[in-house]
Amino acid sequence: MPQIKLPDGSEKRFEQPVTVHDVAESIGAGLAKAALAGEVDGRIVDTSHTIDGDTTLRIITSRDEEGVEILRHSTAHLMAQAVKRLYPETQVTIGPVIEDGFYYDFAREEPFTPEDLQAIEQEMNRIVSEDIPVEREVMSRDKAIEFFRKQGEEYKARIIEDIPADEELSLYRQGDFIDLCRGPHIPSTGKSGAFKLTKLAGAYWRGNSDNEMLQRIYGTAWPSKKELKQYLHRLEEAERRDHRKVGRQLGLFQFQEEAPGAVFWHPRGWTLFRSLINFVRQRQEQAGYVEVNTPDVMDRRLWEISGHWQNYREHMFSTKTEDDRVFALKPMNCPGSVSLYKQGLKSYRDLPIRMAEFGKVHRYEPSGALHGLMRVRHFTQDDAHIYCTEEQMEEECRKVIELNLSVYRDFGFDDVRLKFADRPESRIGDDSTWDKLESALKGALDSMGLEYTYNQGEGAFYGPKIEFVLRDAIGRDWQCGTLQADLNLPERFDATYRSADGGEKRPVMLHRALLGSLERFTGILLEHHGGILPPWLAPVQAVVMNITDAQADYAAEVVKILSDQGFRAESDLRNEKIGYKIRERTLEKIPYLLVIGDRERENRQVAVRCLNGEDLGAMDIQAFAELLRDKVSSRAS
RNA sequence: GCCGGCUUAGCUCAGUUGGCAGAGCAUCUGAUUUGUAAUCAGAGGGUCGGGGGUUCGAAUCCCUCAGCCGGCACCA
Repeated sequence: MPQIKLPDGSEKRFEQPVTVHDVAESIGAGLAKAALAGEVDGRIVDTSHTIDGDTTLRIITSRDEEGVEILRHSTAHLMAQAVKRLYPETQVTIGPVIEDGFYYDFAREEPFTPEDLQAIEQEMNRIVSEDIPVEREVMSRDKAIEFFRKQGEEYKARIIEDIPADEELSLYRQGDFIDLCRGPHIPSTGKSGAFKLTKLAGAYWRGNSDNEMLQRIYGTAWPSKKELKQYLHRLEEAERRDHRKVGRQLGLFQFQEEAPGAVFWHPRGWTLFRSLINFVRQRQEQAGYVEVNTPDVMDRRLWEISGHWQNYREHMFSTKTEDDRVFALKPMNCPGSVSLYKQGLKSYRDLPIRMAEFGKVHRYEPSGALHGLMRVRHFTQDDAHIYCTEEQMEEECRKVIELNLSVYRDFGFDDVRLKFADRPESRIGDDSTWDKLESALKGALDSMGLEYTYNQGEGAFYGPKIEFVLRDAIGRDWQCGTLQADLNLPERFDATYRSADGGEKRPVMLHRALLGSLERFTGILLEHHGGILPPWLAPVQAVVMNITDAQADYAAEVVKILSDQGFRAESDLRNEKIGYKIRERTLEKIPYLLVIGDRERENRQVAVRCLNGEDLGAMDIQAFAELLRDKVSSRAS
């Protein structure tokens, strides 16, 4: 006789085996209606699951995280059923839950159209109103393969063939539709929440670009209409922040057909870009780096030594000159850096050498990968290579991590996650070398008490790496910095140093990037701030605007005074009403608007209006300069 | 690179079954000299992404190339 313990500590005893649904009903009709699944002894099961022994049970509803997942998974099935009803020749494949929703991949000759999506959504609603029960069945593997083959579901059969032969499979049936699935699922289609099909895309069968392409339909699903609406609102918010849109509104940069994946920087955008470089440069100098610069175009020979020619030939821009030499635009800065290191003999006394370079690299990225500033073919890395002894390696790693984290904080990214990527399957170098490199990176992290997650097998082919992932204001993650330990390139380029005993030794090479691609980081900053850059980064910090022509000379003088103190100020002397100027400059996200009328001119003051509309009133020019200086030096928003 | 969609004035976008290319903002000219998110009036502005085809006639239908957008794959 089952004795069932509930989360609140109470226990219920039943005279015969009961289902999760029965237990929920015994607690209350409302709960029974809301129940989507149950957790029995830590395992999530359907509400139809029968309990015949003593257990603990938690009823899962859409208010539980697991409940929402089940809802989304069941919505994927709902969609597949609708698709099969409308387009019976379609084959189903897989339909997993993803963040905020789900997708389902279909195989079908004819492409789905956006109009089809509407029809599918309608059919889904119809199935919901039919309130079809969702039933679980168990089948042997071989029987299941036969079952799906007979239905013409070749893909499903192939998926099942990969499952061990002795395993029993669960199938879920809802009316005319049946799908292989681990489950659990909602008890009936009527219990679906609010959903919407969002986009149509191609996706390779089994995620491999050698395979045929399937059609993927994405959707989102939520317990209530209200939550669905909130989600759609969140998408709109992200769209508002889109750096491509913001960049156009603020006049920062442009793209052009003739140079796909290349940025045309406008004066204001380039000012921002320079601010980033200058800030990183200053912080690096303080941290003991030297800065260098190496050629953009170098002979193919150098890329053969580094191994890039063999590995990335088709992603490199190259050119043949009149005299039949083949040159390549640099896709990486390291070969140039090692070349500098190799100039002259190095002693152990010279190490560590921290060599930074704001190098512009060129990579022929696949056309489909290009995306605004986030993925371009020509970008500037705030790159550095640190040459040190094996003994110095761990300490140098610590210093890099410290510098990176502190710079991220200065840019307003306090939530930084670290990932440790260890040796990949295909790699060069022996295991003892990898042991050394991995333990140095890990040792640095551990000794600093930092938490990190593992990215197993995701290291570069020549060495393990630490990745710095920044979380932005609306919760998205961006991988920016990296730190890689490398003994391969020094070997390939035969870089050496004289050790204390006079012998010749191999230096360790640490590759590190701080913000990564400065183009991309500009995009991230714009989206993080929604275009409202803090005064220290704003390309124009203040615009001085006159009420009438009578104050034009004074306005120009104010701009001069501020510029002389290193501020980025402009004037707006157009013959327009003050409200019009304020509106325009506000849309350009200028942090401070300085309004000048006769009163201000006579008192040698400025009337200060903040971007958020706050009026700070009239103040002396110097008082405003101090205010702005404080904001800039504290990097306040 | 692959799948799907899109490309009309500087920007945002209308444009019916194939039948004279439009609006708002911006620009220019004039008036207005204005106090915290759009002053008024007038004018100019287009190879409808490029090329090819169907048709009496193409922004509209077909083919092709490019770019962009959403995914997939890729990201040293």
